[in-house]
Amino acid sequence: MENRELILECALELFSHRGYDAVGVQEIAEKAGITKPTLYHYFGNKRGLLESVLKENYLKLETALLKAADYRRDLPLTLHRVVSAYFSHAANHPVFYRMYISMIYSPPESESFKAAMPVLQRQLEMLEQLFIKAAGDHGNMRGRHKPYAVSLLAMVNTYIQMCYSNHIQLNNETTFKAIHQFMHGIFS
Amino acid sequence: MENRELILECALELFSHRGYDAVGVQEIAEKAGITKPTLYHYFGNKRGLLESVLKENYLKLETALLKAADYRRDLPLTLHRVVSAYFSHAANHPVFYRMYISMIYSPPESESFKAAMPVLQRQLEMLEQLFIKAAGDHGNMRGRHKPYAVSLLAMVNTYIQMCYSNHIQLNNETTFKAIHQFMHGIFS
DNA sequence: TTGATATTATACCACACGGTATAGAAAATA
DNA sequence: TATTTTCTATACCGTGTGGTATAATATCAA
Repeated sequence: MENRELILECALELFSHRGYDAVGVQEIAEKAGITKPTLYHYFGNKRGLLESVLKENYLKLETALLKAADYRRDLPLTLHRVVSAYFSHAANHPVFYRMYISMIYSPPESESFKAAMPVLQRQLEMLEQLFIKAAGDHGNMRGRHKPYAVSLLAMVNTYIQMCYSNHIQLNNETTFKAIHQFMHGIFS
Repeated sequence: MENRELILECALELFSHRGYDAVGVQEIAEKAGITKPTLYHYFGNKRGLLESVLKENYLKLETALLKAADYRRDLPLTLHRVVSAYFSHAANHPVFYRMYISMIYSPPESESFKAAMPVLQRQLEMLEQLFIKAAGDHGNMRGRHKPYAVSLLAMVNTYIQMCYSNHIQLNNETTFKAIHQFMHGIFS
């Protein structure tokens, strides 16, 4: 139980800094202080390790998102909670979120992208559900849930990326600004 | 002269679809119908090949950008030309631009990111120059050239990425909308 | 204690990796 | 024609890759 977590943690760090393809299984094992068979015992193969690293770290974010996306007929409030959930997770788990971002922007045939695809999809579906519910109160949004979900997610990741490049800070003011910008993009 | 271009073209395609680390020199040589020593004769090593692919494809974009960024005291017009230059290049050279995007979002210690960094920097400097000039006519922009350049570029790449995912189209209407959104973000 | 199961290390496999020494052609120069 | 330079192929190198067969050890239930 201890070694498994250790391997996950070391793999995350290495994948995040240098990328999945550039890191060998050997190196992960060495950094974790174990040997390859131990790693293969827990994760089957390298791809399985990547998927476990991604999924088990994403779960924490997803539970926060599900809580935040609870729609109570106040869209700006809900969006604020959702975006805040993203920003605080990105701020508290930068190593993970950097890896995730690099994965979803990877080439379409790469292992990284294929592994990240389902995670991305789950977020989109969740956001779509939110916008479908919101369309009940805002008729002019009806039928647009897909582009809304896509562009909200794109905006969130853009802001996070800019934060990681030290160009902005993910404080409350930024959150409001982002949502304002998003809403303005919708209703125009 | 023929083999060199052929290698560049094949490498671009493979890097764009599967990523730099996942593609071997052997495979590039096979696809180009030549052998490894030929490749190493022209590019020295794998990293040199990547840099050549990136730089020689970027040059076409840069000349278009330099022409577009010529500021004649009409910021909206200049921005429209710049964004249009980006969008049309992304539309006409999707294989290249996909590779470029995946590179700038790669992990910071990866070869891909390190190779893309200078190209990204050149674009930022060019855009900063534009905003510095524009600040002569729009006093309230003064001193903000850096965040403006960063966020314009981020927005452009976000739109391009959404186009590649078939969520939007990069037509004239989208261009105006993007600029409108950017200007609104600035003056608020 | 016994037996089964889960976990770990040693040692190894075939293979692909990036890269090169050597030398043969081809082309240009003298 | 002789010579030099550019370009290309054969064949190879050491190393590291993802992955595994085997067996020892630890854990735990009966």
